[in-house]
Amino acid sequence: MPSLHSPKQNHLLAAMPAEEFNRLLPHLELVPMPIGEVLYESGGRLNHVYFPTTSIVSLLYVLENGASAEIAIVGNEGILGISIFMGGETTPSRAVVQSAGFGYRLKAQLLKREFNRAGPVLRLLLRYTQTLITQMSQTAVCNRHHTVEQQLCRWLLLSLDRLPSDSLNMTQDLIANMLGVRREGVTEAAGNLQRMGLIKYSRGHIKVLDRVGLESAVCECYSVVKLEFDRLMSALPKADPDLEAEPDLGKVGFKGTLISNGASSASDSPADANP
Amino acid sequence: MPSLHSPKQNHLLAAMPAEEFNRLLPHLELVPMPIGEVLYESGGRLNHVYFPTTSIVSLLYVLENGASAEIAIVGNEGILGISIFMGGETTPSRAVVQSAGFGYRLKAQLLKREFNRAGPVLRLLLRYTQTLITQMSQTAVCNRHHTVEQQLCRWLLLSLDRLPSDSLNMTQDLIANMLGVRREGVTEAAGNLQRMGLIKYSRGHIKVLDRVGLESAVCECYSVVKLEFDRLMSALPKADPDLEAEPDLGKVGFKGTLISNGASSASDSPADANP
DNA sequence: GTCGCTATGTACGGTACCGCACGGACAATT
DNA sequence: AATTGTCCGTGCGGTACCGTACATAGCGAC
Repeated sequence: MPSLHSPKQNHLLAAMPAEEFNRLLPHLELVPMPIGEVLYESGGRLNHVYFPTTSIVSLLYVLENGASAEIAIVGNEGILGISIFMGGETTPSRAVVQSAGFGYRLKAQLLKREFNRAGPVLRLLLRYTQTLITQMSQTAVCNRHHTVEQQLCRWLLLSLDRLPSDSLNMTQDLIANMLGVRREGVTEAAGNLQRMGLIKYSRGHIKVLDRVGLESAVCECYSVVKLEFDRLMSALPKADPDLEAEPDLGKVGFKGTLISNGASSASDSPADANP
Repeated sequence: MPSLHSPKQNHLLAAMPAEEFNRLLPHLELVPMPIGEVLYESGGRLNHVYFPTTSIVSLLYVLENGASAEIAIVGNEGILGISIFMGGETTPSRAVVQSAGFGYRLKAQLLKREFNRAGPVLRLLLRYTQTLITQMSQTAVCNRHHTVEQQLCRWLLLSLDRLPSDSLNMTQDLIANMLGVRREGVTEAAGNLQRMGLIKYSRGHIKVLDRVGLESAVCECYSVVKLEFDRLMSALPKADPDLEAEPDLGKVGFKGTLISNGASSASDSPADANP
């Protein structure tokens, strides 16, 4: 073991083919990511992309009047700063560290060079970006149709999947900002979950007691995001005939073990479309 | 004039460098897109990408219980089927024609070949994808914080920007599905707008009478999406030093003329929240 | 015409969430 | 021990939207 920290703790970095990984390795810089740190501001220029290892970062969209909502959660499965390789340089979103930890960063310019090669690194990143799009879209629907309690469950599970332990440090006030609701709404929802014995919390410290219970209280949005992530980021079944041999991406997975089918309904498939 | 229809009516196609455009041209197939047609189903495999010219398509996320919400609108400024080049093959969203018209389609395989070249076509498409991400994210926040009436204005303006005329055919019931609210809610909101003299409608036909008035009734989400689109899709200021000379993308614009700054003052916004 | 269908209007109770206010519980500081 | 600040609980009126039900109005088919 070389050290306590390793870039391979980030699943995207770990999934890169050895050659590409080694090319990037000397430029990866380990940085601490304290809670509340703003990786980038809405519209601000990005100088680095970040690969979290032990931290979690929220993508927030902030309205003019200060109201906000989290539209995606990124942890050690992902990357921050996709607009670097998407071509836009900036985005209207704000990235805030939600759970303190570490991560590796890379100068934006180096990633653009990878973009230009259009090799497996880009393909991996674009594929990840699609999982992010799924997360954003599902968040939009969830905001429209589901209760605060359901959304709190979703948020807890998504955060938990990106952490090594079963507890997280987060005040209800901050969670309210993430979900775009009142703090009192979170108090009530969290109180319910605690009364049900699913979680335990006090003064900014939340511990999950019954993960299975949480998964049965959450809305479908959680499993849709999770399953779509797994589908996209698992080893590709076969090389596309049009592309040169696809490098086996290995498996880029969450920690979480989704109970086989959260809600025991007839149509197991999360995306069942009625004809 | 060669014909009534031209691929250049789609702004993305029009923005491609001549060489790339000519390579794709023989494979572009003009197709009618009748209202209600499902371009692809959630999770279904995509065989083509679509470039709308005179039609508008909605990206819908559908929940298990049938409830749905539109997370993006795509018209002649865009493309449908981004998961083809993002690498995922499918998405959990459904694409439905919202306003009848025409479009060009292209076999998925051909676009993947472009992906592999990683040339200006891919860069253009990825940049467009980022505008789509903005639209999705803003929709998520809008769903959380703004009233049905504001969202209806947003929806009308976004749709209008993609149509040649100032009227559209759409029942309140369908709009309700898009916004993810009850039909009655749309009836009430639309009634208000009509009473204000902003629109006129009857039996599925909506005519916008006062576009400026609409823009002062809409939430900020509309202009955020629009301005970000303009920023990303206008001619690139300068070639990135790291890339070979960037092809001038021309201008890929909406039709709409956004009043210089929709809300006259900062705190004009009707959605007030505490700081 | 009149029948039937679709689109729109209206009404009414229920509820989830909001904005606000205040009180108590805990932790760190002095 | 007292103070201060943060975090959480609770109550109360207000409102935007929901679910349901039913009434009207346009419009085509026959």
